[in-house]
Amino acid sequence: MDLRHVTVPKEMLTSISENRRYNEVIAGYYNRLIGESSVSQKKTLSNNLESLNDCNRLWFLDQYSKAKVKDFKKTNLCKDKFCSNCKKVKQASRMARFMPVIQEQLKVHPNAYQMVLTVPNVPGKELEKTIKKMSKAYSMMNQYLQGKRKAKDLPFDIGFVGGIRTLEITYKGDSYHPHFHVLLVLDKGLGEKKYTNTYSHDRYKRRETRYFSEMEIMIQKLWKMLYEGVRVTKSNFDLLEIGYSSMIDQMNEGDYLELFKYMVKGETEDKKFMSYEQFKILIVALKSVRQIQGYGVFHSIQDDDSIDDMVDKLY
DNA sequence: GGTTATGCAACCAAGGCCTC
DNA sequence: GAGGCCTTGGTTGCATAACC
Repeated sequence: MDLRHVTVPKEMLTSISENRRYNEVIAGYYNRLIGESSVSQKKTLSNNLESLNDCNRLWFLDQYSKAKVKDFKKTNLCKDKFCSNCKKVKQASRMARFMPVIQEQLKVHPNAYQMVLTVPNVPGKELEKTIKKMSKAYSMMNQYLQGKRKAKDLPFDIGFVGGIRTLEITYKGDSYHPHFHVLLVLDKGLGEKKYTNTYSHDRYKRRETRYFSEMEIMIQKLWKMLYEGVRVTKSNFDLLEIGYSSMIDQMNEGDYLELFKYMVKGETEDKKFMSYEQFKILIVALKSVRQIQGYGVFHSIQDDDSIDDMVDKLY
């Protein structure tokens, strides 16, 4: 698969005034939260607010009056996880960093899959705990997929070469849906999709719209067991009728944008703007949470914040 | 009692956060 | 923005609990 042309569309970065309006609402939320916070939190939040307010406001230009040319040098970015400007620039930056490595690997290991791991929706007060549980469970799962941890009579050998895990949270009202998107590069295919289960049906449960491979069904169960802290043994595995909704599909070009996109959108699943209550839940639950993590051959690819190069190219 | 799975600590690196 | 500190998370190996 030639991925050289897979980039973030320039249009995504151009709606600056729209981003500013969005950020004004977020700034209002920060202001309100500062008023409700302790003295120690106030300072941090105030710094965040100041950076957010200045984001993309200063443009550094070289001006050549005679030639009537203004040469863009750089802009200032706040890197706040809720900032509309920075979310998009960071997405572009991550793609620039990871895509060349992914492409190199795909030349040798052509099996690229996108795995989505979900857990049941949780109320806001449980989101922080849920994200921690998911991280711990994925850490364990990764050991099984890499063959570093084994469960007797349960072959999870998928020919793992490398993976990139990203966290995304969608939400509606007080219902939060954290899930992982994982790029898997494997040495072998995952077999025919010929099985059905509860997750195969369409939303009206009239017909089966999705088939699963044997490995997907095994992953669904493994994921549920690890998340719920059930001992991973063949007998427990067999007792489990169904796991959590998870799927592994061939990675298509368009899926890379999805993989590298931001942790939270500014709007809810029913297309409403993030409320103050939702903002409060998310800012607490996502504090110091890693959005992206590489494994195997993708381990140690730095997701640094030196995004100026990307900004230079795109502006 | 032997085997297998898990928990945990130690170490290290990545990434978030804070200060200047 | 740079640099340093702090927190989180991956890895490894060993002790122990659980299982058969």
